Amino acid sequence: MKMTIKEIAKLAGVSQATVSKIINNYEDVGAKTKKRVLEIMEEHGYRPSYSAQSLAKKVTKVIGVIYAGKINANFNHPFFVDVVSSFKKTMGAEGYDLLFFSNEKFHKADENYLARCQHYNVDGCIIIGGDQVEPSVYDLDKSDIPCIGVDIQLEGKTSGYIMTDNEKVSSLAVEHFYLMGQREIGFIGGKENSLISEQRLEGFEKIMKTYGLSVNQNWIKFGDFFEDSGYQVMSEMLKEHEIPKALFAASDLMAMGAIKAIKDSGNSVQDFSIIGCDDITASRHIDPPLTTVKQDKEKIGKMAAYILNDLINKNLQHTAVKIEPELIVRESCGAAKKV
Amino acid sequence: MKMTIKEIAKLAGVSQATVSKIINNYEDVGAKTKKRVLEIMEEHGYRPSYSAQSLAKKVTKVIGVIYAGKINANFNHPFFVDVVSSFKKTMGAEGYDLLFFSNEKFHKADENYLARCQHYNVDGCIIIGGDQVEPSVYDLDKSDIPCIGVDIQLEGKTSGYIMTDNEKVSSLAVEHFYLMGQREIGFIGGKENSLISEQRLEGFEKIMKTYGLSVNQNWIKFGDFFEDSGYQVMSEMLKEHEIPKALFAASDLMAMGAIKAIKDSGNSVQDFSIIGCDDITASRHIDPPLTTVKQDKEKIGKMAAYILNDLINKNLQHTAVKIEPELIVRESCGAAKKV
DNA sequence: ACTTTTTACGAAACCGTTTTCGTTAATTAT
DNA sequence: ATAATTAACGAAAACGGTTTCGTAAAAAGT
Repeated sequence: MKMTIKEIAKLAGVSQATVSKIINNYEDVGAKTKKRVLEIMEEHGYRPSYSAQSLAKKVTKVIGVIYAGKINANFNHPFFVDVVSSFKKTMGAEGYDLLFFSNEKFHKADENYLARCQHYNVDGCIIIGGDQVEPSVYDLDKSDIPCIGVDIQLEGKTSGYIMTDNEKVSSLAVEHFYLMGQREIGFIGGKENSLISEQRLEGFEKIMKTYGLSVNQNWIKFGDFFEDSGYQVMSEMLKEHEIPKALFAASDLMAMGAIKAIKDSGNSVQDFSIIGCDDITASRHIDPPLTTVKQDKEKIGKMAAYILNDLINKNLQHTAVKIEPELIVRESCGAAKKV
Repeated sequence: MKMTIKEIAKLAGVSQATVSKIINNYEDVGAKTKKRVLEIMEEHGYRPSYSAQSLAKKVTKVIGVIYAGKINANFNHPFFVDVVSSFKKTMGAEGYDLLFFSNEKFHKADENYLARCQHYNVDGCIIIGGDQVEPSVYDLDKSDIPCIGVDIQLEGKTSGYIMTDNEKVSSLAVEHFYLMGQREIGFIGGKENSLISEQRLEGFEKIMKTYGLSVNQNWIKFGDFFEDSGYQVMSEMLKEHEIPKALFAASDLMAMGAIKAIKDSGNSVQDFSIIGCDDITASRHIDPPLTTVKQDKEKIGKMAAYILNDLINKNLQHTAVKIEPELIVRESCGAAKKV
């Protein structure tokens, strides 16, 4: 049933070479021969074997997708889902399919990403950052396989990375608080050791200083970007003596958790100002609609694809790009409104 | 830099065959030789080429992932994201990686899924159903490649499918309405030609009859499972003479859209009873928290993986399994509450 | 000490393509 | 009519592995 190039060749009365040339659009094959062979291929539903092709050529037209770190273990964080969706669309248009590496440890304990990429001989890969990034990711970075990092700083010669301007993210949030009259501002970060969390914290402290606001260390807490952690952290804060009236959470999910904690504690969410980050679709629908600092997920995915493409085609050396965030004002800064 | 088996063999002073046997855990190789070769492999970071391996063996350890139809074009519908996430986890534990086919048309217009699967020689594939499923999907179904369908009815000898019991879904919703005193019940389906939408409508009409309720055809509308369509459809309904007081939407996203439409129209959402379907994470956080019929996404993904595995290992013939839905009561049936 | 069995290994064919380079036949130039 | 060019095709060596089968040496049996 499964035809090989050899059989097609025999059927058509030509050599393998000729069939192969037809497949690959070589010039030196006659029009009638080409037509005849194509018909035979069509008739038998022949498709060249990918394995054989990528063994012979050195190109696979496959991009490896790596979710590094714990956050992404399930690759279902809304932010990254949208980024990868956009990435996939753009790469798809270039003829690439995406290979998602399962991060379950199986087989050998020493299995690492570089090995997997070499094994599959992917043309390039995208690495989605997170907290607790496995060190083996950096072996990949150092290799000659083109890599594009999202929210992770890659430094290899054939790598690049892209992320939102995270200091700006915090600036936008704090600025808004300030203009709304808030002065007692807290911060909920993601995992303490994650890059973007650090950058946002740094930006936070910097902008607070700029506005002459003092940062209360008791109001700086860390979650893990997911909702439960926001709930967790906020619940604790609510038990303290001093409670911040305004809160910037490093993800919408955590902001949502915090809001829930406020409600559950019997407080009125109206008395608080909350700003989230990401602008996931849900944030528009929650109660109250969440004011948030939007990351342009669509653009990040698309740019990641463009850069990776250039990296693969050697049109580009190591590049880092930052994407502008944008403040989306909704209704979760109610306390300020009342002022 | 990139080592081949031949070079390893030379370095170790053995034949290729021996090295290959070591890689594949053959019995007939001496202990010291094995040790020596393994060390050399380790030292040079050697990894067998995937292409060469899967050309020689006939197995790829890769599963194709196909998002059929329009709904999933961006593979970012929260329901399917969670299903696939769970699927990935389970398959990953079995040593499979996932290949996501880009659904952008590129290259040849006649490119179809079967061709892609044959091309990559995947061990099996998962097909995520939707509306407007491309006919080429059924060629794949008919082939001898093991397929598991989610929300799509596959009939091939080496296929199976899994979905929530959709008639039960509607029953749960209508039952709840009934118990809450609602009698004027409307239905918002997904795309009219999608399987699950049809099944839910069928279940809806059946259960309405059971309860002796008449279904008003003006209250049966169709969207596309996404939020905007829910908004759209609800807005129109609100302009009509008769307006249903209770509404079952075939997806949480559409329910959210409908709620927004109600609010925007100046009506009080308290005057309506809304039930959604899926139980995506956002539904817990919206205003009001959405009562919904939950699909067990985790279980569906896991079962899909199990079935596919059995299909691949020929431990199973064609199978269809239905998963029980569950009603999650929250606060979006407020009108009933007031009764 | 001699046969039989077992152990450890290698030669070589094969998996299904691509690609280089050479060759012949047809075409064009002179 | 002859030489030079071009067009169309094929032989065969790669690509990097796996696997069958044969064989020499070592171990075991007698």
